Amino acid sequence: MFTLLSTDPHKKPRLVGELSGLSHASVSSGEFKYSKGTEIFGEAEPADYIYQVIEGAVRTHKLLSDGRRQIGAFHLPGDIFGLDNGDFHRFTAEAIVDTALRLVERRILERVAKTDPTMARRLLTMTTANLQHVENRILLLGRNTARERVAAFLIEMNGRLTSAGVIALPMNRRDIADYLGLAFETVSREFSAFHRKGYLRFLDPMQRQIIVLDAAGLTGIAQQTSAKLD
Amino acid sequence: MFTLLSTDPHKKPRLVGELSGLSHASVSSGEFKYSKGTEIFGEAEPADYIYQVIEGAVRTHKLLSDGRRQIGAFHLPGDIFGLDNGDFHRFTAEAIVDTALRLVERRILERVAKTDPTMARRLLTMTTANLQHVENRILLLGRNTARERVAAFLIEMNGRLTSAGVIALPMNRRDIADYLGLAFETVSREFSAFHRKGYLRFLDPMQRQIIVLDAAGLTGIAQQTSAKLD
DNA sequence: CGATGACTTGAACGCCATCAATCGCTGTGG
DNA sequence: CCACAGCGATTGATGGCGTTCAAGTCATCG
Repeated sequence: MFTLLSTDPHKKPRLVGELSGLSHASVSSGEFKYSKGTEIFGEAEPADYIYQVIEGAVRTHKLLSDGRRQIGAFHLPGDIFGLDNGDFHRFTAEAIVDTALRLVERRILERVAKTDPTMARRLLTMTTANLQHVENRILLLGRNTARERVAAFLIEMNGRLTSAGVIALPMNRRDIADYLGLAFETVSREFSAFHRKGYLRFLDPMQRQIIVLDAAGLTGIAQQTSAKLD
Repeated sequence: MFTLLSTDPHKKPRLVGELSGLSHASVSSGEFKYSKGTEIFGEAEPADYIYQVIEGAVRTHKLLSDGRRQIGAFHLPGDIFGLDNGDFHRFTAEAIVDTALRLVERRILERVAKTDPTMARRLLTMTTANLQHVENRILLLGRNTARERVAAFLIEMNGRLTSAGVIALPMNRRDIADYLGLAFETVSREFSAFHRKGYLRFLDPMQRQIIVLDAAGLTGIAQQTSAKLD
């Protein structure tokens, strides 16, 4: 559902170190903390590092000149991002909450990949997984209704960040809206509608802790293509 | 703007053969013709070949169960597609007009890439170029108005298939609409509006031969991110 | 405890989709 | 050769989905 390693499709890599697991070279890496709201890198900045989320959550986005924002992806613990290949980032990345990241120098990966086909294949696999996710979002943004988008979002998050059956959303309604191409009020209304229908239960007053009571119901609403979602 | 080789960023590869240009293995390939409207491959079918357009035009799409369609890309002479990596295609591909394609077996490319880092890098570069294009479309589909989308489409096509200053669109209004996430009537209305404003001239009654009279005007409308379009 | 931010809910507007009619071109068969 | 069917495109009329504007609640924090 957005797992970035597909040599091992059911498990996220636990460490960037696994990236180079099969190579002989060791890949230097360091861990850094970013507090809530801080920028990790900006659009069009040189892409010197790639990142893995240790703890917390990251959003990437593009802006239009008048302030309209499109969020490209949410990155959760285990996810690798910033592999924008090409020498410049194509999104701005920010910490949604206090976040710990592991950084790896990109030029080192590239140097390894230059001689090690296995590493090269891993980079390709990760890029391909990204591409696949983004292609599905094209269909979502181009052709799905607001209700379908929100249902798809809940299903995605149910698969990605559930623990003990509870989705604990790190992002606010505006982030979700900008991810789905909607107004935040619309996201709120659809959440309420799903709640009224009995598909969801909210655990906290701010309604970010969510239990999906009827995943099948949501899946039915989130019209999808014949091919599988991930 | 969607050129698939970026070791040589300003030129499309003229032949798939160039794909293996730096490898020692020769890559077998064959040329095939597809008449207007025929399917080249279907979504979720095994991806046994990759393709290069010799002549004509190809569209790829996904469908929702109720018939809503999203076109993923248009492929024009020189473009390589079907590099869906992953063993199955994620879109259906069809010939828009009578089309000639060159085919290359994917497993051969993969075998070469397994030992040849240069080939591996080329595959990665092509995939990355795809990713970049798709990421820009996410912003377009998520946050741009109908007018902005149509302007962006015209600019894209002006860059990709102009000859002698004339855009000769191979696709109909419905294809354009399904590419931009709009109704075809909306596309038609925006074309008319740009014509009325003096941005466009139409050369034929079906209005598929178009001259862009004011590219700057269109660019101004097609709100874009701070980073460059391609 | 007042201020700020996140979220929900209501009301009204507007962009774009939908429905519908018309026109011109293309191709086919009598 | 022409009539006619069918497709592609434009244009008009209408309506609806989602945005925008606005108010109000609740939680958090200085």
